[in-house]
Amino acid sequence: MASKELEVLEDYITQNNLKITKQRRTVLNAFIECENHVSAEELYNLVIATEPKVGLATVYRTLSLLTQSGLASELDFGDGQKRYEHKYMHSHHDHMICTECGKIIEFNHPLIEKFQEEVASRNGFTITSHKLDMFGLCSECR
Amino acid sequence: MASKELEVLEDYITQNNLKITKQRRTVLNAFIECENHVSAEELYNLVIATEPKVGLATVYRTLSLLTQSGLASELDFGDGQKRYEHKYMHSHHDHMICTECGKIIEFNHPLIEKFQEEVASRNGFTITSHKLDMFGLCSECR
DNA sequence: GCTAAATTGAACGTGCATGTTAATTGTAAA
DNA sequence: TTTACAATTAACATGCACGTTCAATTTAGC
Repeated sequence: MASKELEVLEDYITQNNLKITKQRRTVLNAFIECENHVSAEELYNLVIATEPKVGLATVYRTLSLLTQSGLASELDFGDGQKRYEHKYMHSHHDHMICTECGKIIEFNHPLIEKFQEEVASRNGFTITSHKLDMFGLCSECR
Repeated sequence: MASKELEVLEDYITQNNLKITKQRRTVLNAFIECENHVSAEELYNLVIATEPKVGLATVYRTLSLLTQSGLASELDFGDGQKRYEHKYMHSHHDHMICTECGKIIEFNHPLIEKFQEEVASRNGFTITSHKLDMFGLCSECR
């Protein structure tokens, strides 16, 4: 249930100074929900089923974003249209960001994840993604 | 009602050779009265309900002032607009954001904080601040 | 009250994303 | 090779959140 894909997309987006928008989220969700080997046309039809005002070009642009961020890979079966499939799920990680030198350390702590789930369920909340950033000084800048 | 926040603001203002104005007071009051995570646009609507002639730019400017003086902190949940929450006399907490209705639940889990420190020190990292946002569905939107 | 300096609202500017439309590409049929 | 047509992308104008500019107004300190 936990879609780590959103985290990966947001990581890529923020890392490139882009913006997270409703449309991009919608396209991502549609992409996640449908099985592999989707064409842009098909994905577009799925998207406008829930968000009728999304343009076809935006679907193409977002698919390109997904490919760049490593979430999707382009396939060409030679039938005249590109198809897209899910890439193997990225392992989730959080960040330590050194405010002095900008160094980023990735980490993952199972217990932190576990207690996140705990506090969420205690509030009747279902987590689909999360983001944990810690700011401070790395060993070299201390 | 002389709130402590007003004192803090006026302290900051006089200390920086700025000036106390009716608009700034109005924005501050509107901010104090709404106890949730408010966007500039929302705050603007609250302000013009009592003072119709206040401009949107002034709200932006005052929000920036509030942030600098330590009364508010900026939040970015990646939905394309900044949000602001009270900081003065409020202890640290993290957020659960419902991606469906926008509801925000604040929480704090001591063990999560503890394990953050643990993983940091294991990497020779000194934490000065951190941010944990969990996205998903609240109990009503599930 | 007077004056210098800060602040204001309105208009405009910025930077990015978007939807529409038109142009370009690729490919299969003629 | 040319034609026809669908898939893809480029071009453009617009939308949006946020910030800046500037003449006019308001403030603090004398």
